[in-house]
Amino acid sequence: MLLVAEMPSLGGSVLEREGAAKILEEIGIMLELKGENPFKSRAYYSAARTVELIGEEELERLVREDKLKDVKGIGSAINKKLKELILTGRLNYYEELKVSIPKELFEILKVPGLGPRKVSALYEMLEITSLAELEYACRENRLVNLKGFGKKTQDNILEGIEFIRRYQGRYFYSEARRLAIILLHKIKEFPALGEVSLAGSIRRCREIVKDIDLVASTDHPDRLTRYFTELPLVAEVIAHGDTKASVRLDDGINADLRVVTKDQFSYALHHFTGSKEHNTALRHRAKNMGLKINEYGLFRLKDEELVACRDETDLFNALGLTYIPPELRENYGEIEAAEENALPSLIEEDDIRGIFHVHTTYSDGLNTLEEVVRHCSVLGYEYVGISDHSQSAFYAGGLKEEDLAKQHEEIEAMRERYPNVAILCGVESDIRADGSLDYPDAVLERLDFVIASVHSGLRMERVKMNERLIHALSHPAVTMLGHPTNRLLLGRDSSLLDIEKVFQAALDNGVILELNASPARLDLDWRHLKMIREMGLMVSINPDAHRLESFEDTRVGVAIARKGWLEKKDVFNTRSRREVEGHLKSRHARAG
DNA sequence: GCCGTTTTCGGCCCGACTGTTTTCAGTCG
Repeated sequence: MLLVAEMPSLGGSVLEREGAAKILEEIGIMLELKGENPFKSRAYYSAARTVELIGEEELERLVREDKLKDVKGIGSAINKKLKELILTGRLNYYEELKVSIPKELFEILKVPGLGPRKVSALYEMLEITSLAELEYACRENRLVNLKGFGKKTQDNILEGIEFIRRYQGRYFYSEARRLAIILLHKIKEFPALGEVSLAGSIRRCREIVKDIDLVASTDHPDRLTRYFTELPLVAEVIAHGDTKASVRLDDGINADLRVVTKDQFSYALHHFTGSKEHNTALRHRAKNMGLKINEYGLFRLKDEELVACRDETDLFNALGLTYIPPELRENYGEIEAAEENALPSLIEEDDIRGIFHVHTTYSDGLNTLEEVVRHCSVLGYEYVGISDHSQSAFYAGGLKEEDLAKQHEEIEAMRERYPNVAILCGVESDIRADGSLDYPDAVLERLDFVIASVHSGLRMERVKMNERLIHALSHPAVTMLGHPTNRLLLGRDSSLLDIEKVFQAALDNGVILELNASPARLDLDWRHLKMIREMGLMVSINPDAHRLESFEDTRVGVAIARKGWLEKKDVFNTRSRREVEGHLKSRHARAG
């Protein structure tokens, strides 16, 4: 059970910070979450309203004169608690309740349609304690078969979470990019437009972004900024000048448009793509070369003469560099590499030839095996690796041995009907707390591949987690390590582990590392990919798809792979069907 | 936990609505 840590002291008593009414209200909520007698929590709500009505000053007076107990709605118990609160500034009962309930549950209560009973049920049955965990559970269809829940509730919760996120100010890359592209297309409809491009963190494929940056060129900047601020999807204009406008979109995200002249475009695009660290390093370099760079151009220091650049390639070349793709512009060594013409030749979306890590209705996927296979066939994939959950993932309808056997049979039959797609029979096996896998060896060895993943006991201490993962990686049947750190973006930190040791164990055992492309995971982190590449490890970009639409997430995975300097050769599922089948067979020979 | 007595414990506001369930539970206002 999760316990909330001691609240950090913000100075002053809990009373000064929150007010008596707020505290009573919170007690009411916590009692409901704990499943107490509903009339008891109602008594606290009612007392909270009463206290709100009489006001803090009057409340203090009544307490000092011991007349509070005469107020209707305040009986002996609440009277006693308010006395303690007013006279000492704190309330033991409240502090104790708070410690027994994860504070994130209050966040979940903000989801429209979720009250204390349902939140409590989610906590009891699925151990959900945060919005991010709730969202993930919905995406994996965990709520569909939960008593009192269903598909519709799950969809509504997802909508509700999105609603809350809108106002939190940080967005998943995939969602922000989707909105940015809509905006981009709208701007392209401006009649006197020169050029326009995404810029900023979205262009750099950061996994989390705060806003949308766009750069455009035109001879009529004032008209373009006005056009931009008057677009129908703009909810609010934050700033509006002749060359720059900031707006908030209906979806809550902010968007900045910077407008320059046509001959300034390439410089501005580079400048507003960033990162700040990349730009700083580049300005430094320019200065050493007797040049100056800013959003308006590249100039010779001695006479302020412009160095003409038609595009970003010209700009980099003028600085003695090869073109640096936007994803790499983080001052992570890209400038040094570009100087030596040693930048990687980054993987492209079209390099992906097949997909691993797909769930079906056998466990918690939304689509049947046949729907998945047909979809892959339509997409032109050469192979698809089916991997439903294993038996101890009971929350996800994990497969018992006999279910696995049945699925194997169905796959055999389907292979005849879909000869153009290699249907690989696998499983996503839970890594148990001791590092063992979830089926007997004989069962695992019959499969074409095994993804080993941690799904529970995420907060294990570091040394144990290292041992757990390293032990799992040493199992000869393991083909891939699924979502290696278990982080959820905007919601859950990585498990504690020594990532280099885990990578080394994967290398020693010939295990492929998954780059889980689910937008909330993007696990592995791009910051680790460079190390992985240098170690000579192989990565597989897996959508972890629970529905057909999620196959699209593979693109996000490719974006992150690019950001992590990966080339086609570093990624397992860029290989042909024959190569992949060959690899899996050779693993098999080793296992058997 | 409060109230109001039937002075010691039983009742506590409720209707619309949704979604799940098939007669009801939970949320919202």
